[in-house]
Amino acid sequence: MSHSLTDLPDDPPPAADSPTAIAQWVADVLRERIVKGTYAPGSRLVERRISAELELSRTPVREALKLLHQDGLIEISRNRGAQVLRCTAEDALRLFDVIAALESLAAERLAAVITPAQLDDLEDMHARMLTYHKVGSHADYFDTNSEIHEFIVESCGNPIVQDARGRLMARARQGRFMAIHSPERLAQSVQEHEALMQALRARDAGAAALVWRQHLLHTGDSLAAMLDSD
Amino acid sequence: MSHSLTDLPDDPPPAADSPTAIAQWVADVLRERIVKGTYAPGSRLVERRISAELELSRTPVREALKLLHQDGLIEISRNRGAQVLRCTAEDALRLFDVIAALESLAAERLAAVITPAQLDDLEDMHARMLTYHKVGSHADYFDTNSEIHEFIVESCGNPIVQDARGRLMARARQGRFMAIHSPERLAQSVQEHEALMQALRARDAGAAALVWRQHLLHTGDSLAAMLDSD
DNA sequence: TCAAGGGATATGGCATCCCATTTTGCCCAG
DNA sequence: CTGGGCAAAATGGGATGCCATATCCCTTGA
Repeated sequence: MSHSLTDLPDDPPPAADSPTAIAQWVADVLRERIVKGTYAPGSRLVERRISAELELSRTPVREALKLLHQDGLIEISRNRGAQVLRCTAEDALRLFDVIAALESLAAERLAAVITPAQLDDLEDMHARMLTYHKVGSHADYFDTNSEIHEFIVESCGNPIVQDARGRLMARARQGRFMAIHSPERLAQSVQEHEALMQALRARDAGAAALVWRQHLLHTGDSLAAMLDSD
Repeated sequence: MSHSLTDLPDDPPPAADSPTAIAQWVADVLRERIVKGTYAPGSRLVERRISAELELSRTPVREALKLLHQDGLIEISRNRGAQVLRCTAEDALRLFDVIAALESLAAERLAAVITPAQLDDLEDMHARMLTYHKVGSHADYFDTNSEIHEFIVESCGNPIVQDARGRLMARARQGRFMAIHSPERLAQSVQEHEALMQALRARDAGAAALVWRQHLLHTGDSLAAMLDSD
């Protein structure tokens, strides 16, 4: 087992102030561990073991596992426990084919309704991202990058897009942090972000949709290539 | 209460041959009732009541309610039970904005890889649909229509599209069967189906994507108008 | 008559027990 | 040494009990 009882829940048990909060919290803990690789793909998540470690009963753990299953992160088989699914290169391509469609829709809709304030926020994030890129501060670059993507999906006016995209991204994040691409891909990515900003400034919904879809398809290709090279 | 113990589960309890089958079955029963309107929007689904009626314990019912919640069909609040959410016109627009993006993607991908056999299947369904339309057999028309949409999403080569689309459609179906549109809309819809067939015959992915997206956006508009007129 | 307070009831969340099935490991026969 | 079979342990699923809290109704006082 890869973690002792000492690195326990990090957070204290989150006092059940809201309904189903415990199961949600358990799901978050497990999701984090899956994403960070603490639970390797293929490893088995046993209800009784987790409930003992987190010092609660099996019921919320069961619910959490069900949640993770619906998110596509694990497979649950009877008497064999939950197993972390591996995200293959092919999975990444399929995932980003859909994510591209969703985020493209978000960009398209946002371009049509974007407010000056929202544009300012985006300009700010965009500028920060460019700086981090120049400086070579990868972690900050990726954070800001994610921030921009999240912002677009949040601001597009359709929460359903955000919800669907969130679930898909959880699966994609599994394993690597979608980190470090090649310098060329990085440069291309920055360029695509710049193109989106131009489309948004011009309120050109069609262009925004096109640019952003290509950006995400490229991201998918890049991630798939990375997963393949393992 | 709108149903007695005599119109029980319709199906016999589904023998737990596969794992989690019971919860899944309960979810199916409840979903059907929500879609058919047996449970009106706003009505409360009480764990204990349902478990008593279906003659099983609260556990699978509870899981089923969680599933329905993740599908966006119900809201669960502590001590207030699960309540069926109402699908408003605005919801329909948002839903179909996303569904349009997904099915458009499916059509685009399918056009690129469609086999002669698949095209034959589609031609067959399409012809049947046209016949039903001419004859005015609405139920058959809608069935075949759904069949075509399902087929496209299934055959596009990306199961993630199918999954995401399925969840969204469950919410859209809530209430009316998405039934009866105006004659003009019906004619337009048929025309759009015909346009898709042409694009698929030509293996023109771009045209297929465009046509199909418009078709679904129109469907969303139509449904929203219907919901609004209530 | 109406409003406010209190208690009974309803309800979902968590813990725990039991069961069916699968997995695992061991022992013995060949 | 190997393979098969059997028993014990492991494991998830379902059932049930208890608890905290929200809801609802009835009572009571102004």
